[in-house]
Amino acid sequence: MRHEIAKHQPPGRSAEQVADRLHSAAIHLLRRVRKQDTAMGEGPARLSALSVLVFGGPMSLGQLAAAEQVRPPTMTRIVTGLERGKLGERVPDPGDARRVQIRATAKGVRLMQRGRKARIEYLARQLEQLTKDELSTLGEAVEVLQRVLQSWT
Amino acid sequence: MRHEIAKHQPPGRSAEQVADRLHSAAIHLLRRVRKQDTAMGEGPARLSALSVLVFGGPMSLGQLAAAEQVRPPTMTRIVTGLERGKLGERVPDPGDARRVQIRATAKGVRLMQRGRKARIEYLARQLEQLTKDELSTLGEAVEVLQRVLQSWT
DNA sequence: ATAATTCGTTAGCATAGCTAAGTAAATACG
DNA sequence: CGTATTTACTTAGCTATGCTAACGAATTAT
Repeated sequence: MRHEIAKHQPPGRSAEQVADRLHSAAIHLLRRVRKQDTAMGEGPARLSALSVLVFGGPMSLGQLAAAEQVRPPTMTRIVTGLERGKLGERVPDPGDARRVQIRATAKGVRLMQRGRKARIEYLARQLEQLTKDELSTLGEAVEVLQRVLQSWT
Repeated sequence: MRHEIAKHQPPGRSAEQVADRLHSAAIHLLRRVRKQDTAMGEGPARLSALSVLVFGGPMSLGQLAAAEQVRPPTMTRIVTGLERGKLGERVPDPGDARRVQIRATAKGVRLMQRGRKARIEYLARQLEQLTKDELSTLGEAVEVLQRVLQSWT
């Protein structure tokens, strides 16, 4: 990760500097949060997919892959893992026999909520060190980020 | 990742909401940036470690593992990968034969800079869609994040 | 009816994370 | 001084995630 590079300029506000630091911060943030994830017995990819299913409702494997920005074979394995843990299940699509609908089981919903709770609380505990203003800044920034991620190609 | 949950409340500014969205955004951000990484023939773990070496100077394998928040066996393999690609090298520690100093090669430095450039420019290109204010918000937020990550346990 | 496309899976590869167990060197202690 | 402990890294082996290529089955288009 690291940074440096340009100590000239006031703070670092060019798109490149922000990009660099954002990248670094994202990697380190996730490395830490991942420990919470794996402490629950499921990896981040499964929890993320499960989360999509729980909040977005059942969908085809392909849609889920697209939502998670991974290739279909990768999602096939993630779903297989979810099934093995009884967290999700494949159900045949009535209208199109090529498709497979994926949905979260009740157990999956519970685990996701618990996992989310652990993960989020862990992160939130760290964020509570911040002042109201800092948190507010972070909140706005995340919204900005979400928009960028949505419009992304 | 998803969100929802609390549509009550103004935007989402509680520590928990920010934490949740931040987590989601970080995952999706990195999934995209990773494509740039792998387009260079090296995975993100190697590039990240290489970056630490380039900007932080040579250090022992253990220190590198600590800096990257991974276990020593994991770092052993990352370093082995770097050596295979002639991007880094192990040199014996003069004072303590148990230790191994790791350093970036000239090729490693060049690749890291090029990779960083690609990665950052890719991200920066997306951020350039933003208004000056939004970018500024993001910049401040990243600084806040960096502080949180530093003081993290 | 046949051809082309779409959807998911299988097979096979690479990266990256972990724990447990082993080796070698340095340090502590009696 | 010699043994015992601790420290640093490696090896072995497992799991999880990512990919592309190639395939089978179902749907859609010609």
